[in-house]
Formats: sequence, C-alpha cells, structure tokens
Amino acid sequence: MVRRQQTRDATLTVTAFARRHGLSRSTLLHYHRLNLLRPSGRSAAGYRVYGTEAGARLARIMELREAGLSLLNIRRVLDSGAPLGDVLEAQIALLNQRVATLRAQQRVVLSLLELSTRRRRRALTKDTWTEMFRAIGMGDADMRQWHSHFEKTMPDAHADFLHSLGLGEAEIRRIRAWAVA
Amino acid sequence: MVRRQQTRDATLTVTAFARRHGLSRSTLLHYHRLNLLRPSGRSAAGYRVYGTEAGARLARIMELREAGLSLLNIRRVLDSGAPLGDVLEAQIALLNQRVATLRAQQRVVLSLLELSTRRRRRALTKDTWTEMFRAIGMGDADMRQWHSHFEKTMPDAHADFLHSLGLGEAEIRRIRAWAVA
DNA sequence: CAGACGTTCACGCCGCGTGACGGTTT
DNA sequence: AAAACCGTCACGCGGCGTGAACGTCT
Repeated sequence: MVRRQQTRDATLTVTAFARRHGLSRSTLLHYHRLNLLRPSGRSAAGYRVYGTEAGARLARIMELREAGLSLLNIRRVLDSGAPLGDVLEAQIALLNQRVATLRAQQRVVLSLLELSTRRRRRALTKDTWTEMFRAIGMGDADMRQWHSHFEKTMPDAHADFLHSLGLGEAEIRRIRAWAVA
Repeated sequence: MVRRQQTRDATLTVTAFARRHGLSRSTLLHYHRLNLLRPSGRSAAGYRVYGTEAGARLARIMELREAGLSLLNIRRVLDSGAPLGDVLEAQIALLNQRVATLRAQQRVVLSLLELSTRRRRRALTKDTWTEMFRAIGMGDADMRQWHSHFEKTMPDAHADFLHSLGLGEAEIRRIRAWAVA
C-alpha cells in the first residue's frame, strides 16, 4: 500500500484502465510499446499508472481507430501534427479502394456460384430491388441509410420511385416516415 | 544439362513458372511450404520443376483467390473435398461482413469531416444521385453494373427512374443502350 | 569466371492474443 | 497463503516480401 492518491476515479492500473475503456490489457501494452499511449507514470513497484490525460488521449485514439486509421497514422495525427483533414481524405480513398476489392471478390464468388446472370428475368417489385442491393453487398442498415438519404434530398423522386415498385400508399407512407426518423 | 524433357512448354523452374502466371517466386515458395501447390518434381540438382498439372492447379488456386478465399480454405476445397458451394456461401457472408465494417468506418470518417449531414439539401438531379452512390463507396464499375442489372430486370422502372432524375430523352436512350451492352 | 538462376532459413509487416516466468498486492 | 494482479520477454496469425549464405547452370 503505497499509493493513497485515488482521486475518486483517476489513476488506474493497466487492466482496470483497459476494462474501463472496453479494451484488453494486451492492447494497452501494445500501444505503450508503440509509444502511442504511454501511462501517466509508474507506481513504486513499477506498475503502469493511467490518469485522466491518458484517458482522454485513449478516447481520441479509439475514435480514430473506429475510422479505420492505422495506429501509425493515428500517432502521426496526435503527435507529429499531421493535418487530420489530409489523413481522413486519404483514408476515404483507402476505404473506397478496399470496398472495390471486396466487391470484385463478391462478383467472382457469385459467378462461381452461377447465380449472378442466370435465374431471374423480370419480377420487378420490391423483392427484386432488394435483391439487387444485396447482390452488391448492402445490408439492412445500408438500405435504411440509403432510403433516408434519398428521402431527405429528393422526397418527390423517392415517392415516385416507391410507386414504381408497385407499393401501396400505406407502405409508402410507412417507409417515408421511417426514412426521415 | 540434365533434363532433356522440355515437352514444348511444360516443365519450368520456379521463377519462370511464377512469371508465366504473373506471380512472384516467393509466392510459389510460400504455396509449397503450405502444401498448397507442390512442384511436379525436382531436377537432379534439387530444383523445383513445375509441369502442366501444376499449372492447372495453380490456375484453379488463382481463381479461388480472386474470390478472396483464404489459402487454407482453398486447400480444403482442392484437397479435402470440402463442398465448394458451402465455402462460397460462407465467403459471401464474410465479404458482406467486411464491407459492412468498411462502410461503418466510412461513416465515421465522414462524420469526423463533418461532411455527411451538413451541406446539401435538395439538388435532386443526377449529380446528387451519383453522389449518394459514391457516399456508400460505389465506383463507376459498380454503377454501370447496377444500371445494367436494373435495365435487364426492370426496364420500365429503369426508364421511369431515369425520367425522375430529369434527364432528357437522348441521354436516357444512351444510358439504356449502354446498360444492355 | 561472371552472373543469373536455384536452394533453405529466418525475420519483418499489422494489431494485437497468448502464455511463460517471476514479482506485488490484497 | 491463495488469488488476482503486475512486469518483461517471446512467439503466433495470414500472405507473402526480403535478404543472407550458399550451390548450380550457361
């Protein structure tokens, strides 16, 4: 019992700090090795001690990681003062590139399954449309966002489009309400 | 000069075989270590020798790799008789999962750039539509395929849709012709 | 004999996970 | 004194790339 300074919630040892942020101990050790996140200090026994400023930095790191940035790039932004805007622009290009790769692979898988071109002819309706979106790898969340975007930017066209799918008035109202929510 | 058996084009050493298939030497060494692709034999000096059956197998491997399958899964399909259909189904799920992850990251990047929700309001027209597709990571090739699919499965709806974007008859005819090509 | 091939082995990349071995805290 | 921490190595994953140290072919 050396440390008395538990200022309500600040200084934590590594595993506790990790759990508080939903990460693993080894992740924090890794970040330390990379000098991405250094503990605020060390206890008498040499234990890593994380304080509030480390917490703030970690929150920032996790935010950028959710954007898919590499740890190296995150460090560049936080430490070397690399312009965040530039890094994010590059990240968009990178993500688009990866999506393109995955979609190319999906096409190959579909062609190997002989599903893409055969079958179907003209079923029109909503199911076919939904199927088309799934075929290019979109999920429910994507479609919802897409409807939402469509409704907000071009409400009339969205309505026309829904009519063109042969939907009834009730369902159209339901979808539009759900899109603007 | 030990080998005389160059049956027109068959047996090649590793680098030559690699170049013929557009791969690197180390890739083939790697495949050999994994027992994914073994050379057809060895020369007197211990050189790897690749023949036509190795070429056929490699072509199969590259096809499956283009579908994004892991080397382990490729080996399972080729050697352990794992049903290709099952593996491909799982692969679709995997690819969709990855696309979803990337799209989530794209959304975070856009939100960090404050681009997603602000700006725009109602521009309708084709540009907005195109922008919407780009926002979810679709490229030109994707849009072309999408138009094509739309035209082939629901030509009337496709035409209505193009009208709804405010395009002129000439451009509509152009797009539809290009879609069925 | 040069130099363009071939061989094997081992380490690097990225973002950690896992486990060993030993000390500290409760 | 056992349990639950802490520390520092070091190796593993996938799909190769890279290079070292050596032998072989032309």
